[in-house]
This record gives sequence, C-alpha cells and structure tokens, in this order.
Amino acid sequence: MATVSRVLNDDPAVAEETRSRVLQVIDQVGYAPNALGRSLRKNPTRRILVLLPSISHQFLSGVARGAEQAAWRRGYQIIFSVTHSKEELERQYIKMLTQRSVDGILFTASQLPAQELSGLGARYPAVMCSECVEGAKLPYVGIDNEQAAYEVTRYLIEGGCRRIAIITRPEDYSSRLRLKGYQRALAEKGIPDLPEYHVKGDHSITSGAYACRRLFSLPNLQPPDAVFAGSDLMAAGVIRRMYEMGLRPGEDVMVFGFDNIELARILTPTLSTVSQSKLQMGRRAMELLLERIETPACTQRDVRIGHKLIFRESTRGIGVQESGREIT
Amino acid sequence: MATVSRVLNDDPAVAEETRSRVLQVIDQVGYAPNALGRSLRKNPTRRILVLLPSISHQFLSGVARGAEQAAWRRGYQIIFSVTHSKEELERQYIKMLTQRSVDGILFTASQLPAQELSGLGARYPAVMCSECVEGAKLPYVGIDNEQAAYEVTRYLIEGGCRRIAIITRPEDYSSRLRLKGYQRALAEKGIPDLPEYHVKGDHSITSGAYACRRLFSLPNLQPPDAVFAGSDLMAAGVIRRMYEMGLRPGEDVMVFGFDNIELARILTPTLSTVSQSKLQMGRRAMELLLERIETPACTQRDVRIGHKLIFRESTRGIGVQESGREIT
DNA sequence: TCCCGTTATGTAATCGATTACATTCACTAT
DNA sequence: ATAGTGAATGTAATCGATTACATAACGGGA
Repeated sequence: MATVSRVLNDDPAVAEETRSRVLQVIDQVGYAPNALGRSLRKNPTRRILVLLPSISHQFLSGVARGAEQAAWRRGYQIIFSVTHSKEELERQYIKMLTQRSVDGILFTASQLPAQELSGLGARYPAVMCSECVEGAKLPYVGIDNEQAAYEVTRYLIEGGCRRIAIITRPEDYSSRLRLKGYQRALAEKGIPDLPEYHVKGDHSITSGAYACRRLFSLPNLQPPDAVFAGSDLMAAGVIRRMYEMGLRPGEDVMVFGFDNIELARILTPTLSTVSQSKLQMGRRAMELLLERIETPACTQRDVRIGHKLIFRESTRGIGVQESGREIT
Repeated sequence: MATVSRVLNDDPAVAEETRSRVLQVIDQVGYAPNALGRSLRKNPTRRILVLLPSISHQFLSGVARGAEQAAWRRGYQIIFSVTHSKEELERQYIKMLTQRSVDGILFTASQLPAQELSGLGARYPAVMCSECVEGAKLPYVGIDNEQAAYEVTRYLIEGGCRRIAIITRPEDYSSRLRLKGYQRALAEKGIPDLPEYHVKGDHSITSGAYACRRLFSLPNLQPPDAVFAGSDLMAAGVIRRMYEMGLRPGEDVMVFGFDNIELARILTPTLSTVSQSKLQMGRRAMELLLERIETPACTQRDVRIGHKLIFRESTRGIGVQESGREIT
C-alpha cells in the first residue's frame, strides 16, 4: 500500500522494477486512488468553486472562461454551480467550501447579506467578481460602473439626445452606481432627471420589451429619444418591441446596451454597448483568490478593470459606428 | 466527538440538553464538519458532475437546468465542468468520478473514443445526453435527429423549395443523422442531392456567416432557395450575412435553424427552427443516471425525447408563422 | 439489597491515502 | 568477520467523521 502510494506520487525512492510492477498491477485491477482519502491527509483539493446565478448567463460565461484559464495555469481545477439567485441554494454550495470539498470560492452575483459574506471571507478564501454586495468585506474585481454609465449618457447627450431613459435592476449595486453616473452626466449638462424615465428590469429580454412599452406610453410626457439599457439582453427586448411598435431603433430612438455579449453584434440593428473585458475580469479575480489561498496572510484589495464604449448601428443616428474608442 | 456527530446526524439517542449544549459550542467555535471525512466513511457524496463543452452553450444550458431540477428533487447537488471539447480536459474531470468526488457523471458532448466511454460506463454510473458518441455503451437521452431533419426538409420542399442547402458539423453523430434525414426527404421527392449544397460549420455564428457566403457564390450552380442550418447560432450567422449581401431571409431565401434557443425569437426575421425539449431531456437523463447510481443492478437503455418544428418569419415566404405543430 | 433494563455517553475500529520512522538487505571498509 | 552505509520496502500513525459496541448512570421490581 505504502509503495503504491509512493509510485503514484513519484517518490524517487522506489526501485525501477517495483515501480513498473506496481503500475502494471494498478492497470490490471483498474485501481483508481480515492481523492477523499488523499485530501483528508494533505488538505488542499486544488479545486475552486465558481458560483453563477444562472448557467446561460452570456456575460458571466465570459468571466468564467477567464477564471478558468487563470486557474488551470496554476494547476487548479474549476467547477461551477448555479444559484438561480436563491440564497438557500447559495448556502448549500458554500458548504462545499466550509466542508473543504474545494479550496476557494468565487462569487459572481451573491444574494447573501453583506455580513454573512464578510464572515465567510474572514475564515475562508473567497472573492467577488463582476457584481458585488455593498458592504461585504471580500476582495472584489469589476469595472467602474459609475464612470461607464456617465460616459454613455454624456455621449448620448452630446449626440443631441435630451430625453434619455434608463432601464436598470435596482437591486444590483452596480445598477445603482450606473444610475448615479447617468445622473451625473445629466446634471453636468443641465438636463432634468425625470423619474418617469427610470424603468425597472431584471436583465431578461422580456423585461426589456416590457420596459420599452412603458416608456413609449408615458402619459403627459414625450417619449424618450434614447434608451440606455442595463444589459444587452434588455436592449434586445427593447429593440424587438420597438419594431413591433413601428419605431426604428438607431434612427428614431437611440439604444445603448451594457456588457457587449455576442448577441450585440448580431442584432438588427447591431447594438452599441459597453464592453467589459470579461476574460480579464475573470482572470484577475481568480488570481486574487489563488493568492489568498496560497498565502493566507495576504490581504489584497479590490481591482478595477477597464471598459470601453462600442458604437454600432443602434446609435447610428448620432455618430460613428463600430469604432473602438478605448476610454478607461 | 461521537456525540457531536450524533447531534449533526439527528440521532434520537442524544439527550435534549446535551444536544443544545453541543449546538451552542459548534456555533461558538465555528465548527464545520469536513465532508471528506464524512464521505470517506459513508461513501456516497450525493453530488453529480455534468460535463459541458462550453459554459455559454445556449442549448445545453437548458438541458443543464432540466438535469439540475431532477437532481435536486432527489437530494443531489449538481456541479458543472467545462471541457472545451478537449479530450485531455475531459479526462481530468472524469477523475472526479473515478476518485469518488462525485457519484455519477452526465456527458453532454463527449469527445472521447467510444471504447473509453464504454469502459467507464461499465465501472461507474455515467449517462450521455443530447449528443452521443457512436458505439459507446452508455445510456443515451436525445431526440430523433434523422426524423426531425427529414420533417424540416420535407416542409421546405412542400413549400416549393428545390435547392435546399444544409450546414452541419460532420464530426457530430447527430449531424450525420440529420444529413441522412435530409437526404431521405430529398430522395422521397425526387430532388437531386447535390454535395455542393452540403457545407461544414462548427455551430458558431461566424461559421454560419462563412457558410452562407460560400453557398451564394457557387460557380456553375444556382444559389440555394433555402438554407437549413444545424444550429440556431449558425442560422443567425447565415441571416446576418444575407443582409450584408442584400438578400432578404424569409422572402428570397428560407432559413431553418435547429435547437430553438432564445435567440431564435429575437432575430430579425424571427427564426423557424426545431425545438427540442431541453428541460425534459436533461431531466430524463438525470433520472436515468440516478437510477443507475441507486440501483447498480439496473440496465436501462436509451430514451428518445419528442421534438417539434417551430415556424417563424424566416420561412414566412412559404407558410404560417409561429404555430406549434407537435410532431413526435 | 441485588439484578435487570433503559437511556445516554464514551471507546475504538473504520474508510483510503500519506508519510515519519523502523526494518531489512546488500555491500563496503576496516 | 564485523560494523557501518545507503537504498528499498514495510509498519503504523494520521487526517475527520461515523458507528458498532462497551460502559455508565439511573430507576424500578423482586
């Protein structure tokens, strides 16, 4: 038994002849070492859990890919679980961390209270990415949402838009920051910030379509001349609905998205949007996490990733298309 | 120690007073049981691994959701890993099964040789879903691809199309079956099967666009009057490219997709496609897998899931839109 | 008073792999 | 011939939780 273990762990103190004999027998009986026994003794599992709110999240899947690359490079396996934005499910999967089935955890959109996350972070390696929880004391990697939204809004205003609607999911911290950026731009240009132009969505296509209908049937108020959606999916819903209402997105009304998922290039009209470097975001977050795992003493802090605005046909009416003006 | 274990496992033979005292201390010191030790003793982990070729696969993410539901219902956790269609990665993750980190594995698009999969299936609980490997002796859950493609082709022919192109990924077993169905329909109607109209793709949008360009610049041959793409994503590429070439999909040329992902409802024109019940597919596959785990003796076989054709604007030129003719 | 049964808790073996330490063996130097 | 050396292998403790079994404590009946 001991010798077998030595063979499998490349211990040099095994005679060449014994080694090959062992390997042969292993092959014959189809022996596979039990990972449980192993990690019980030498505790790291070299496995990381990434929590996603849903499995088909276009934006986060890019982040996940970045995280995966960084993990593999350092010899870690990565596994995913899906929370469906339910606290209870999230706690279930967090158990994998506290029970040592994984060495660390990467949150992409936690629903847990800040305090709970802080407590977890104090005891175990954990990092937040993309969407963060206000007040949770975990390292965080993401873009400057306030600034990005500010830039989009300013761009729309400078292009001549005066009635700019915004669709957000107010539960998200990032969405609240974006709203702030939007308001900063409006204030700067002396344009009134009408609450009627703030509409809620949940990042689904349907909710975008629904928001669009509300915006274009406001009583006692002119319809918007631009719609800034908090995600490309909602923007897709907006565009779809505009066609159904006989509006021409990109000409009658400008549309701006957020995330730059693949869909943005395929929609008709193609969608202007904010590009976040998903790969880089995931990579940096994973690096931060591995740092914490391997040197428990370390106390790194938040990381900010750059973003850029992408101009496509959905804002054709006010400017150039498909240039990649790098901004931050 | 023993008493603590009893408390955590709800053993009735613990005095109420001791129980509450134990719980209090557990809370104080922040004790969390180590899952390794536990599963080492009572061996099932009640955890299932689902292998996906990529994290942002629109179609499979629906399947994954179905699998997840079925697993939760029976008290199993589910975790995902991504193979990027690389054999080596796939083998890495399969180790989680052989090393008993999970109780079973669900393949959605394995790249491994049939023999290897058969060997695995003989020793451990494993099931294939959606895409199968020809000759691999694992239970499989999927649709009747040959029949579905036959129905689509027949529909196009009956609508008046005579030059029907098909885009497939010939590496997939399912694609080869679909090609057969396509050929059966052509033969039945006495329409020649021209190899020039068979174009390769890899299920990416780009490959669809590329295929489209080839199809509409065939030397000495009329361009097709219908394009049947092996996936909605490729169909999206086809449609995008048609616009760029000044063609009107759904009027000049019919377009049919496969999978019925959400995108199909959003494209302009909306996309006619084959709907596979993703949820049901995932659910049935997971049920099959759990069956195998819990009653090792059982030897269930393949399961066939129904499909239906969805008619939308991209075949507007030849028929009704958005009806749901259930077929199998 | 003694014995028995019941209930609650403690003891120790177990799961499978790892690894410090002990042992064996062959061989060399004295 | 004997002690000493080093390489290869064997032995047994260990990781943390579970659980069959042993023990302790207590009350009640003969």
